[in-house]
Amino acid sequence: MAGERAATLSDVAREAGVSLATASRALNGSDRVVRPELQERVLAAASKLGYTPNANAQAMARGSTETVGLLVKDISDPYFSTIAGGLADEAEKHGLLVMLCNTGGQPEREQKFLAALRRQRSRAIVLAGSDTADVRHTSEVADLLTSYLDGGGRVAAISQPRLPVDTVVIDNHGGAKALAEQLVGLGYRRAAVLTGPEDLLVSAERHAGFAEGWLETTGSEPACVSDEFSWDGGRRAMTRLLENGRNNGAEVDCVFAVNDLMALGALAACRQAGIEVGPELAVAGFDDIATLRDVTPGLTTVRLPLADIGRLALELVLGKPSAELRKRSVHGEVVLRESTPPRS
Amino acid sequence: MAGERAATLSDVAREAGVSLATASRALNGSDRVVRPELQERVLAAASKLGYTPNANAQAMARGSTETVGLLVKDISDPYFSTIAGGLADEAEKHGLLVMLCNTGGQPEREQKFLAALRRQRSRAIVLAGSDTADVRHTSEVADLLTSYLDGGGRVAAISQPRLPVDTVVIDNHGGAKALAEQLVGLGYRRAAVLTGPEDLLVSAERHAGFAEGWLETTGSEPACVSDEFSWDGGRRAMTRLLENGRNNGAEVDCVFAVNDLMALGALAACRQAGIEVGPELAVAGFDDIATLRDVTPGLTTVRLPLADIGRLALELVLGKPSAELRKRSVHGEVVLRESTPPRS
DNA sequence: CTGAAAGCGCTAACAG
DNA sequence: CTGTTAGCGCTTTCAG
Repeated sequence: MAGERAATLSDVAREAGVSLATASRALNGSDRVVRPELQERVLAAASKLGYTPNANAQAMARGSTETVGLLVKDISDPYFSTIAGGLADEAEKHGLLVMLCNTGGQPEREQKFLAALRRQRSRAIVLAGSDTADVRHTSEVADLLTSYLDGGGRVAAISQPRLPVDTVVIDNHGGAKALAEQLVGLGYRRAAVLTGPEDLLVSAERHAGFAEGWLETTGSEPACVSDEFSWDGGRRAMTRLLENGRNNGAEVDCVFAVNDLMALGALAACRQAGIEVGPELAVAGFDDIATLRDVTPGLTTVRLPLADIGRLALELVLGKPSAELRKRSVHGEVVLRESTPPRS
Repeated sequence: MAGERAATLSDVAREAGVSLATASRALNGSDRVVRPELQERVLAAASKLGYTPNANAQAMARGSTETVGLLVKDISDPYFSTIAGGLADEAEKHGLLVMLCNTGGQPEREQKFLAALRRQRSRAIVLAGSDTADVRHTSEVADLLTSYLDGGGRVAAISQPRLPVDTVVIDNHGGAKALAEQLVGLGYRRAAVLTGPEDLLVSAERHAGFAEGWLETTGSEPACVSDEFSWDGGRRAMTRLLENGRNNGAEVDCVFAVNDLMALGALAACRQAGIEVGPELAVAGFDDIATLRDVTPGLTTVRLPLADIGRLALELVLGKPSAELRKRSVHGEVVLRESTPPRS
């Protein structure tokens, strides 16, 4: 019946003819033990009344909640949704609920969410993908986090070494460098990098790693074109690259887009320009997004264990707090596919 | 300082030299108004003390929370993550937090999450993708939902007409039927459908719609192969289909996989079998997953406005409650690409 | 317009 | 083992 006030613990206690405390002890396993007979009576009363504990009241009384917050830039981006999937699975194992915060990359939203999570007294917060080099914003976030930490909250970040919290560090530099070396090994000699905005850390790290690897093995620097960190950005960057090449004759034989989505956009640009990726021009990405593993031509990329990263971040944030900041490194693995055939 | 107890509203009140009630009224806009002078003093005290309201306490006192629950089968699946993205954006506009529940398709988990959401006194719950025909589970879920609704909660589902709640109905049948008609118009005559498990409603509806369209236009029934509702399932189903065709000569010229992922698996199977999709065999999917829009060959599919569906579901669940069940229909749009060229 | 006081539902000492 | 009794932090009548 819609009119009935939900049953409370005291209703259950009354119905079972026991005290409030006993009812509480019987319904949740406290350290105290209740005589089996009473235990049973309480359980029966609870189910008869359709009793559901009120998590908010419990949170108040206990001083702690069962929720963790997850901040991502865009949950519809497979990169983040895969991380979220791993984290959600791990959370479920711990009996925790995940508060999903989609920041859309907007600093204000990010700060708003952080405040909300603090209000909710979330046990922990995991930050994924808001790693900008914007100093002002970074320091405001750091302040918010510090006060959250002081309040007993726990925080971990994924790949944002600038924040003073436990971090799952993704070896963007190393992965991109390894990729460069393998490409050189395949016979490529003139590379270009398609990057995102320069203040985006992931992008900058991957760019730097690739450039370093390329320089060390070939002695030359790869060219570079910047645009958005997205499919469109990749397409535009590649289009510009092709135009430049035509104008000044500085053609490249190999292109590294700093993520798979950009690489896909680059592929589209090539197709439109009538260039056959693979035989005519090599293209590689980064991330190894699952749904993209079967595009044609197969995209060479650096595989990141995204779901594990999500799990790891939660483990880190749930683990025993330690004085010093913890770092957990995760490495990518180069996956060679048809988009970068050995160069004959 | 890590040792300091977080400031409470009474701390603020004392600091500002006003009563608890006044502090409360000043800090949240209640209907009562406070004199500007006091208002200011309270605000100053709050910021001086670094006061953050305790959402759990507010929830208790007010009897309502600022969270909504979202149940999805698998957040790392782009279908669900896109819906989640739209819903999360809409939630942010309403100042609501989203509790993400990843059921993994497991009925027990689903029920556990539902119970948790009820405990949390979530304002509303949106169910996406657990539409199975399992009667026992469905009725248990229906019971849980009913008691949640009785407690004042709101529920909406995406495409699960069996549940007694407001629903965003996806026209799977109509979309698949329209696709069938277009394919016939393109000149195809012998079709096969790659379906998921028969107790999965989306799959069954798309299958039925396609079959109906095909039958009405050609007078013949499409063949059918069932497997998992996944990339692997699509690959396996297609492989089996090709083997059968070879054995009994009943070759098809056109294959409809009930979702894009299966279609992609089918593409892989074709490639492996040395069949060129497009010229030799047409393949179509359903959903129009964004990251897949640029695979080669371009996949013909039925585009679903996934993000809008998420938004719509939240609107529905937040809207004024009405006695009768509301349904909001969403239609797909056939998108023809290279995987189904006009047949000459 | 402001303050006092009564809860919201539950847990956790503290006594029996 | 069980019951009594304070709160947890905030909102909201109900009086001033």
